[in-house]
Amino acid sequence: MKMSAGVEWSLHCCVVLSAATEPVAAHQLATLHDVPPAYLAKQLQALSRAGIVAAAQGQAGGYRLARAATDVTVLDVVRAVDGDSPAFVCTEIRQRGPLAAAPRDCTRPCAIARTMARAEQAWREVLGTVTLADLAGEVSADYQGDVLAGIRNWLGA
Amino acid sequence: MKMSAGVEWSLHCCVVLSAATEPVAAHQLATLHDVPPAYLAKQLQALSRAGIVAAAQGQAGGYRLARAATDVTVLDVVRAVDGDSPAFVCTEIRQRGPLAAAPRDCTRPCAIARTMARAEQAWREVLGTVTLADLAGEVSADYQGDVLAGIRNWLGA
DNA sequence: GATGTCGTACTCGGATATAATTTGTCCGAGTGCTTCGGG
DNA sequence: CCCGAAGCACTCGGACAAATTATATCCGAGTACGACATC
Repeated sequence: MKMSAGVEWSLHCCVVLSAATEPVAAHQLATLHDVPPAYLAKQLQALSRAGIVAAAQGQAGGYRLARAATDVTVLDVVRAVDGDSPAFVCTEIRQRGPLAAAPRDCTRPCAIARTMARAEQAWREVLGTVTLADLAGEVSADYQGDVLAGIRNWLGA
Repeated sequence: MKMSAGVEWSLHCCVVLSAATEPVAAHQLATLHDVPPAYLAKQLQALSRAGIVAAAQGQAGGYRLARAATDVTVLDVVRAVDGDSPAFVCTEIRQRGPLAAAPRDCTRPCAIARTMARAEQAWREVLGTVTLADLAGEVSADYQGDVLAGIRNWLGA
């Protein structure tokens, strides 16, 4: 039950991209966050495939948000990077062993799977209500100076 | 973001134990569920360490619930088997790189970590409100015959 | 016949290999800017 | 001076290793029951 570390990196990158005005190259994001450039590139590719960020090639290319920061939720990023398969996978134990239940009696998921699904649903609902814009707003409120302006300035240099 | 398969086995075993009247040996639980006996033993040991089940050695020994089925939540079992460390671990990226935040400005978790913590809290609250007794009740309601009685009968034989 | 003792078979517990997933890295394909030559 | 094309440097994208974690297994320590010899 461990989430990929790339999720954290991706979310930070998305916040940075929401503040940027021009495309940002992957190696810039890696330097800014002090993480392995090649591995971060892998995560960004996943974000690109999911349609969260758009990639521009060539000189002065890089990544930018494909949608408005208010239209991308944290859940979108998590699913893109970490995969959208549920954490708990029911292997239908009830249909195995000497007291196996008949398949026709198993139209609904078992009680355990239902409980897990409810829990994951609650988890997703929280993440689905937080957008990148919300995160950026919280980051701005957390510190004294204008952090986002500082990032924009650093990206330009 | 994948939960250990042992969690599912452990929960099924706990439901069985809540229906049993005498200690149940690990190999019986493994046979009943058709899972590798040695690996299931590992999970049961974790449950024992967590104080969820009590082990009795010697002939006619085995495992039984250490507490009442109404006093053990699904969250307890998940934490015992899968570990109680949170899925998302903040590596404090904000304190790294050229624009690192000063440690004295980082008294609170960052916005991303806060969001993830809220989501995991919601997840835990759902699992914390479901007890083994609730699961057993749902299982009984799901099927026609008295499944728990059938399990008791099979365990006795 | 009652009782103490020994043996045995069964139990759990932790230390130990194997497989899968995550993490980390590299090089090739593609594209836009720059520069150089010609008109 | 303006225009065109070629070169080039920079970008992303997918294919390829290493480390960590989950999975699976084995054997040893401990205990309750049962049998047996003795009193």
